[in-house]
Amino acid sequence: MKNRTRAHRKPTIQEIARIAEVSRGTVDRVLHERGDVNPQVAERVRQVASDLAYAPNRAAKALKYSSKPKLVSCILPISNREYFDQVAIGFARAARELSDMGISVETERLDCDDEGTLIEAIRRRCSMEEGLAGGGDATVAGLILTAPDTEPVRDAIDCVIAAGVPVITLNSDITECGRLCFVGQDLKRSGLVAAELLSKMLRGAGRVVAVTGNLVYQAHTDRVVGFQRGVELWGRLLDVDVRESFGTYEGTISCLEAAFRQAEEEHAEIVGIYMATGINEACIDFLVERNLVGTVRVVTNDNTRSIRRALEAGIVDYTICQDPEHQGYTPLKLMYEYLFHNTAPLLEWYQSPIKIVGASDVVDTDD
Amino acid sequence: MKNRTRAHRKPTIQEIARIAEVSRGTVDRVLHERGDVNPQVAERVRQVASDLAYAPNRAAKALKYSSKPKLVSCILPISNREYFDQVAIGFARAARELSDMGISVETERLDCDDEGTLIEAIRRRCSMEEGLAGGGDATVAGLILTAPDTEPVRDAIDCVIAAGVPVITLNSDITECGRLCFVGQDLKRSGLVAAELLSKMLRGAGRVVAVTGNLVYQAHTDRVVGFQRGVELWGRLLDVDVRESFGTYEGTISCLEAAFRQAEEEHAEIVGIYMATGINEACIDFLVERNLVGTVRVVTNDNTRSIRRALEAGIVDYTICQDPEHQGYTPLKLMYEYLFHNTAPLLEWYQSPIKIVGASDVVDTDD
DNA sequence: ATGAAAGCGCTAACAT
DNA sequence: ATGTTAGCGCTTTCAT
Repeated sequence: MKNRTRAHRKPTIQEIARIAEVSRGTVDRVLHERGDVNPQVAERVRQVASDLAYAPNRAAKALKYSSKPKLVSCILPISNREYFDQVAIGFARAARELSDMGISVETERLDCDDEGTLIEAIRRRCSMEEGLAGGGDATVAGLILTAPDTEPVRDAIDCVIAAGVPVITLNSDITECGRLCFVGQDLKRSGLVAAELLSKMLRGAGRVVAVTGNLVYQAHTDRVVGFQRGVELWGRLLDVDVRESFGTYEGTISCLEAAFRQAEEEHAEIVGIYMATGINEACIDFLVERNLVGTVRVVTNDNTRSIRRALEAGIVDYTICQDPEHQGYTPLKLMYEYLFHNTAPLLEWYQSPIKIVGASDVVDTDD
Repeated sequence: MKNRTRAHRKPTIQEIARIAEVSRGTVDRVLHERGDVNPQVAERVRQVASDLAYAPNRAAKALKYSSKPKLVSCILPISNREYFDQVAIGFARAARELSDMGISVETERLDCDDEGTLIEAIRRRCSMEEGLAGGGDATVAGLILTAPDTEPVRDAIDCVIAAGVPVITLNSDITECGRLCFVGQDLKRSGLVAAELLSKMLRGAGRVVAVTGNLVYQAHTDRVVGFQRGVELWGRLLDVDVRESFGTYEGTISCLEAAFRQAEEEHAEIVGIYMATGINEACIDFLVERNLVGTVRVVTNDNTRSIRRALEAGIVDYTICQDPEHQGYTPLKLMYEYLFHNTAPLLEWYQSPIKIVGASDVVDTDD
C-alpha cells in the first residue's frame, strides 16, 4: 500500500503557455487578473490552467519576492505580559519557518486598552503614503492583532480592510468586521471543561463559586455560561454562585469573602471555586490565609508561574490553558497562505486547543 | 516597542564571493566541503561567511532542488488503523506545507509486527542501486518510521543510517541506534496524569484496576509505573491491582473478571479502572454488561469513535490522548530542517502533548 | 584550483 | 493586446 505525493512533475506557467499557445507573460496576466488580455485567450488559458490543476511553485514565488518581501504587522497588548510573551514566541517561530519565503514581520506591543494609541497604530497601517516623511516604514500587507471589540476599533479595522489589507484577530475576536478569521479559544467550552472537572471531583452536593471579571462583557460571561451548562450536565447536586472580581486583586479577594460570608449565613458549604476571569494570585492567597487548602477544589485558567506553584502545592487542582504559542503561530501561517497562495482560511474560527493541566505536568517523572 | 525581524537584507553567496574576492563557485565549494580549493582561500571564505552570519536562502535552495527533490519515506503500521490514519494526516499536512520545497514524500503502510516484511522494506531503502531494474524508485534521502524495538530491526536501521540516510522514529522509539530523534509521548507521565484524574475523582479509599498489555514489554509497563507513582502522590488511600490483557478482547474481559472476582473475595471495592494498554471496547462492554456504569470511574487512552461514544454516555470519564497528528507532522518538519538546513533536531525526544479529553469535548456547546 | 554560466519557476518591466 | 527578458539565490556542469 504505497502512496506517493506528486508522482510526476507539477505543471508550470511555461507548460500552460505552450499548451494554450501564448507566452508566459500572458498566462501570468490572466492568472493575476492584471487585464490587457483578449477575453477569449484569457478563457482558454484559464481552462488549461484548471485542466492541469496548476498551482504556482511556492519556492519560485518566494524567491522572486525575497528582495521586496511583504510586511506582516502584529499588534499585541502590553498587558498580560506573561501570556502575550508566549504568543510572541509562537509568532516568532512561524516567522522563522517563513523566513526567506517572501515575508517579513514586525511585532509591536502597545497598550491596547488605550483606544487612542491603538486606533492610531491601526490607522497608520492603512494610510501609509509612500512619499511622506517615511522613516523607512514600508507599507503593510497584512495585519494580525488582539484588540477590544468596540465601535471605534471596529471602524479602524474596517478602514484597514477597505485599504486591501487582510486582518486576522487572535485571542479575543472583533465581530462584525471583515476580518479573515479569528484564532482563539472556545470560551464556553472552556467553562464546560471546568465544570466537568469540578463536578467529577466533587460528585456530592455543595456550593461552587464561579469568579468572573465583569458580567457586562460578553467575553467574561461566556466561560460562566459554559460552566453553568456543565454543572447541569455533570454536577446536578451543585449550586453555582457567580461573583464579579472586576479584574483587580482586591475585587477578587472581596468577592470571595462575600461568597463565603453568604454561604455561612445560608449554612451552605463551599466545596469548589472556578476562577473564570480574575486574579488567580488573589484566590491562592485567600485560600492559604483562610486555611482552606485541600478542603476546596479549585480550577483556574492560564498557566502562569504562580499557578504552576499552586498546582504543585495542591492549592489548585487543575488549570485550563489556551496554548498561547498556537495563537501566535497559526495566524501568521494563515496570513502567509492567504497572501501568497491566495487561499483564504478554511475556517472562520480556529479554536486553540483547550489544555487541561494538573499537578502531573509540574512534577518530575523519574526519581 | 517595535521589533522587526531582518531589518536589512540577508547576505548572499554573491556577497561573500565579492568580499572574499573569489567566485561564487568557490564559495559554494567551500561551504559544501567539496574539496579542490586552496586551504588559505577556503579559510578566508569561511571567515567572511561567519562574519556575515551567512545562512542560505531557503527559497532559492528549494527552487534549485524542485526538479530533483529529495525523497522522504515514511513507514507506518497497518494495525491500529484509526490511530495511524491520524498520524498519516499530520504527515500529509507537513508534506503539503513543504510541497515545492525540494522534498517529496512517500508513505507506506505495512504489517510492522511481521519482522520479515518490515526489515525487507527498511533494507530496500539503504541498498537501492541506481542502475538496477529501477521501476522509477528513486533513492531515499530520509526515513521516518514506527517499528518494534527488536535486535533485527535495530540492525536494519543501523544499516540505513550507515548508508547516510537519517532516521526519525515516531510513537514508539528504537533505542541504541543512531536515529536522529524520537517523536512520541512520555508514557510515564501519561500514567501519572491518569492517576491524578482517578485519585482526584475518587479521593476516598478503594481499589483501582490498572489494565496493561504485557508486562514483559517496557513500553507497556511505563504507563503503569507512572500510574503507581501518581497514586502514591495523590491517591494514598487507593490500592492498585495491575492486570495483563495480552492485547486481546478476551484477555481484557477475563482480566477484568479476575480482578472483580478477587476483589469480592477480599471484600475490597473496585472504584476505578485505568486502561493503560488494552482493548477499550472490551472494557466498555464489560462495564455495561455488569451494570457498573456510574459506580466505577474509568480513564482510558486514545481517542477512538467508541471511546468518544463512551465518554458521551458517561461510561468513561476521561481519555488521555497523544495527538497522533503531531506525531506525523513533527518528524517530517524536523527531517526537512535536517536535510536542507543542516540543523539536527534540538532535542533527542520531542514529546507529543498529553491531551486530557472528557465528555466536554464531545458535547455541543450551543443550545 | 578557480571562474563562468545555465537553469530551477515566477514576476514585472520593457518592447513590440 | 501580446511577447521577450532580466533577475531573485543557489547548485552544478563545463571550461579554463
